Amino acid sequence: MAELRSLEIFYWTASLCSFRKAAERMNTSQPAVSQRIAALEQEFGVTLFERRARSVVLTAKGRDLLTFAERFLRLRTEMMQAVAGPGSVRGVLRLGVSETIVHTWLMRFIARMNEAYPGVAVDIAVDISPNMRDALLNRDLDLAFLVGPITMPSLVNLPLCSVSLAWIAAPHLDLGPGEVSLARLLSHPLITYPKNTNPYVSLREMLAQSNLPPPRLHSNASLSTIVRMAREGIGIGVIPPEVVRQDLEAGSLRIIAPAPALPDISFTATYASAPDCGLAATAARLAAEVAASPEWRQ
Amino acid sequence: MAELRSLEIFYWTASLCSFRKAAERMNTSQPAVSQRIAALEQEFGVTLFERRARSVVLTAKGRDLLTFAERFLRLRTEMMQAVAGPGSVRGVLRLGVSETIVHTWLMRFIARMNEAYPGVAVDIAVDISPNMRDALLNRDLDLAFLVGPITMPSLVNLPLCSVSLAWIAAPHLDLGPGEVSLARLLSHPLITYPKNTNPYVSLREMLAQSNLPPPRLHSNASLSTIVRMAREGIGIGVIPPEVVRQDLEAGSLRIIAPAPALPDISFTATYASAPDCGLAATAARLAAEVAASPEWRQ
DNA sequence: AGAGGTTACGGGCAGCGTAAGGATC
DNA sequence: GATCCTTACGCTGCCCGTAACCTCT
Repeated sequence: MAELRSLEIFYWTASLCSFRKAAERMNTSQPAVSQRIAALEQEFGVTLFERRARSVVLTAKGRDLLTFAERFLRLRTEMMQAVAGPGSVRGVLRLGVSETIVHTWLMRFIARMNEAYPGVAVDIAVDISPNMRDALLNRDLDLAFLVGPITMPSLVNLPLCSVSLAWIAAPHLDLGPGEVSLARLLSHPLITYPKNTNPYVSLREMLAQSNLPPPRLHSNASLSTIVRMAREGIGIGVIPPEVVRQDLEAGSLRIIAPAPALPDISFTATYASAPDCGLAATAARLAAEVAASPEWRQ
Repeated sequence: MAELRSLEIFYWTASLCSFRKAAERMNTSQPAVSQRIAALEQEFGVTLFERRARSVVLTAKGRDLLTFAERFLRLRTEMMQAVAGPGSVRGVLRLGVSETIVHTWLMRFIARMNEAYPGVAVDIAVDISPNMRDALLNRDLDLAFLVGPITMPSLVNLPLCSVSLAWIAAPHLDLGPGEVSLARLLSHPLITYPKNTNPYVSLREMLAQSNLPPPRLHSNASLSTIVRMAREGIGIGVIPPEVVRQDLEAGSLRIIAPAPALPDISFTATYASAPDCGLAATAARLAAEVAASPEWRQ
């Protein structure tokens, strides 16, 4: 009588306004969703959805039930966190990560996650923050480590860490003596994050305000490639020094300083405040802990 | 993952401290209970019960889960009342009833119940109030209409109705002219409710205070029999006139008045405030409505 | 020996997936 | 015709009940 799984399927059907999408989300077939919704409707003796041509919409009774379904799912999440041992948490966490995080403390996070929650599989998708924002809203991601916060009522943001941007170049790159002016930096190509990203826009604005001739500005979706290009002297990388810590130590890259300052970039762990966000919230707290630890900065 | 039925079985197992009793309560076999508890323990990765020789007791984690199980069941109850149409409410209501109620408005209540909740079967047990109090506490009854209220934290009382007690006799019974004194009443046997009941005790006290010789006091568990005995002139019934309304109208019985006053008896609908008390609460409200209607008093 | 919980085993049925059907744009 | 939900159908697997077993008093 009113199984929890039926309510969960109902919740996703109502949220996505589609039996098909709910089926995908729940990893089942669309007729199975039809059947469970029909069973709920029969059990309560009410119609939950108006079946319209291109989508389904909740009836009044359906909206009533939705609030209860959400309460049930939240209660289940709370129960799991309260009584289940961490080892018995199972599931998949679809995690979106900024590449900057990949190159700093992601591995530490994954290691901590694996030891604390061995039953959880983490699906990692590396992307730029704006795409991940959309993916979070579409529920294609459970959690993202991105440039934030994203101020929206449906999203929860936990501060993670802040990194600086610096001008990074190969040791042999010729920049002349003394303080390095912006004009002199621009004698080399600049290499940074893709368009639409926070660092790219920051850099672009700084350059625009300088009234200097348009620079050669390469954007690259692969941070590794940016690093490699800088190492080979193709240009100056505009990236956080934290991601090239080893290169700096080994002397294969150097920070150009003193030089014009660039703004910091702050990261957040961001997830949808959905009724089933238990794993995401837990992982976000763990990430905040890892990111706050100074170890990964050396 | 954490089915509602499992939580319900867990709830009863914890409440009754016994797998066996929980199985009886849930209308299933004892191994089925074992299996579901074992499944819960495996799912959460914790031990819920300490299996002791003669009974089982909750562990700390088990107590944690119990609060969640109760919240789940209450939420389900609330959901059913909010979204389910009355016609789709199914189940059995184990109802205990004072015989006085049987002879006044119980039939109206049953009729209203059947039309409002055709899917509900009502199991009626007629008994005296003290027994029903115990049955409520043992969870052998879901709801009782009894002489109340019973002030206990685990019980909910709704006021139903109040009836008077009167001296009822056959028309031809000789009591002499004018006002009827207690002494003259006692020239006949008195017939009333069984020992341990409120009317019996009230009557006994009144007689004790009068310093009159001990009366012939017949107690009878069957109100119908009391009525019949009064009608046949065997004695004077000390019962509410409401239960013999038709006899009074037909003239086959009469109220002896003026005569010493007896205290009123008030009834309540009483049920355990358990997580699954939805049907009991609903029925109690319906009963209060029926009892408040003046129709059954004529 | 008896009460109460666990383990073993066989059968029934709920629920799933595949596939075909129907409605609406 | 494309999309989306419904219906039909065969199958798997869960869950239940019976029965035998174990343990503690």
